[in-house]
Amino acid sequence: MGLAKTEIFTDHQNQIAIFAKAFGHPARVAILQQLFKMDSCYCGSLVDEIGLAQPTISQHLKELRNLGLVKGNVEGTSVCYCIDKDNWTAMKSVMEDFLNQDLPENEDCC
Amino acid sequence: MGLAKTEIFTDHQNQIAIFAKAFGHPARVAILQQLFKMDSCYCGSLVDEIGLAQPTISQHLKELRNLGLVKGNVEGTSVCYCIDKDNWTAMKSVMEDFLNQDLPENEDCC
DNA sequence: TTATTTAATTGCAATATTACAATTAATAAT
DNA sequence: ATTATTAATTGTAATATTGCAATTAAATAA
Repeated sequence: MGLAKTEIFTDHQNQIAIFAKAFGHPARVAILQQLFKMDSCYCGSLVDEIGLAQPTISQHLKELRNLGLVKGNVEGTSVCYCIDKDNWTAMKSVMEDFLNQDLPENEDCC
Repeated sequence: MGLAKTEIFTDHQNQIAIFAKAFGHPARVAILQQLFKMDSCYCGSLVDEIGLAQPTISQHLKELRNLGLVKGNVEGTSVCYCIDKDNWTAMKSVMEDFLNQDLPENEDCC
């Protein structure tokens, strides 16, 4: 049905899925990488850098903003975007705990 | 269009997005968590543990198998699933590099 | 052989996501 | 006030994802 049954999962499981989904599109990966390495983080330069139309970039930025991973500051007619460091660090901790689960010691069934 | 323009991104960016998408649904998160903590990793117990229909679990398992994160071993009429440790470790390295990008030192624009 | 058990596959309906043209909003410049 | 610039929003088309009933496949048990 295209509709995830989130109610049968724990908040923690849903949390991981929501963050992961943010990275589940290469445009958002590219936006974040650009923000990480950048001094100029204007929305317009992201549009130039990545080859997608302005409304598309704007839409991806909105998702990242809604998650709190990115924040934007209006400067005249431009908007300067950057990583929200505190929220990024918090998200990273959740994701790394998931990635770093201990691999079972016992014999594989496979 | 529902169609990601993967061709305009680097292989690395697409790689991150593909892995992240695997974790972008709570059912797959739950499956993986279960496999991590488990001794019995039969498909049927995943169906019991998680409250989704058998074909739905089977479909999620297929995606994880296609990515190489999980492998299954036929044992009679059952199939025993487990984490593919080598591939998990490789994936983890890619994802952690992404998560651990250095936060810019310079002033935020925000 | 004929059940029985377990899991994969098929087919389909419903919802979500992606992308962009067109438009709007908001500020700055003339 | 008019124009230019930049980015958000709206509307829409196309594709993807999710979920499950029904079926099929494959192995075992009787």
